[in-house]
Amino acid sequence: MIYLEHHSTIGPITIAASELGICSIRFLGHAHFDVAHMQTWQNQPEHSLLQLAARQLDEYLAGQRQQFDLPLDLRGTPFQQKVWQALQTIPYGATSHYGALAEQIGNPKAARPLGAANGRNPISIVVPCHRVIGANGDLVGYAGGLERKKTLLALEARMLKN
Amino acid sequence: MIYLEHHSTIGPITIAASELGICSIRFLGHAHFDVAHMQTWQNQPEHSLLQLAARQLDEYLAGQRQQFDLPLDLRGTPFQQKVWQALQTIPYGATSHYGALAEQIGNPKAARPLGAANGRNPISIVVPCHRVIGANGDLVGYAGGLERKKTLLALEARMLKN
DNA sequence: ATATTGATGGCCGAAAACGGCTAGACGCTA
DNA sequence: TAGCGTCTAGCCGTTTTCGGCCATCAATAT
Repeated sequence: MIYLEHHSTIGPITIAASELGICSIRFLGHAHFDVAHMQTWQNQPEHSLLQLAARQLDEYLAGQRQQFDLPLDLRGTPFQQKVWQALQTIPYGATSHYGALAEQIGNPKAARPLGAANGRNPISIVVPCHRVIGANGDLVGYAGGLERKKTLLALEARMLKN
Repeated sequence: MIYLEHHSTIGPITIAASELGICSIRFLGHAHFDVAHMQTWQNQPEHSLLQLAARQLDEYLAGQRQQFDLPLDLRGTPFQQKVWQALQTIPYGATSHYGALAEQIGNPKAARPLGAANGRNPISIVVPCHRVIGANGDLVGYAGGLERKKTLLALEARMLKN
């Protein structure tokens, strides 16, 4: 596992990858992430895939990119896999809510577990867990901090309008 | 679910059954058994199967019976089912230990979970969980109280000797 | 040397606890 | 009435906790 630290406009981001693709994109102080795990990782700021990811993130944050083109290596339980797949079907600038997604993946009553899986999404932004909000419109939660969730949604809304 | 209270030589015993067979044989104050569950049961002291079970228990306690002939309705997880089946292969007067049984059912490293399943055995005496002791010879535990476990093992040993 | 004790770490099913939820019921305000 | 908080009760994957264990090692006691 290799990684790099990237200083973005919304703060430091750690990007990590395996041979198969990007495994992790997380903010500083990201919830559910134990920094100790990084002990075994290797810092490779020159690695091309990592740099590519960083570049695409910058473009996204600048409003100049609406979808990503990166190999992903998503690791999780079968349920989590389903959830993360479903997340990737929400279009740029759109939102969905927990119950709706739960229904979409065939577990209509699992809105709450889905929230949990959402929180464990290892690849922020690229897998757009920020596009899921409460049934009543509340932002509810974000592993990278609600403030960032709000920022991302505002960015996408603003870009769509133009 | 029907039941009866039986006063045996080793204290009060509750015997319960479904249409399929005996479901439960437990002592007073039996561990892992919430008396509240009995609220929905019906007391039928005249029921023939329950009386038959009580009679066989008395014979066993008098040293005049070495195996039981009763329909059983064992309810539990797949793992527990396996364990309870295995218990019934331990002969009268013999003992085994947790690790050995675990190996016997194909989960060699599950000695501890097996102990737990053992403790949840719903049909005391008939399903002879009392014949399982620690690898070092300690009695370790018994949902009906260690004292009774000792009594039962002593009884069986005594009868075998004659 | 040979038994006992006690502490330790690893084992793995079951049961309990924990949420990035939600619909419904209620009381409240404008 | 519509709208907006609060509260409640269900929901169900995941995570955590918990043992009726056991082999090992070290420290004592025969």
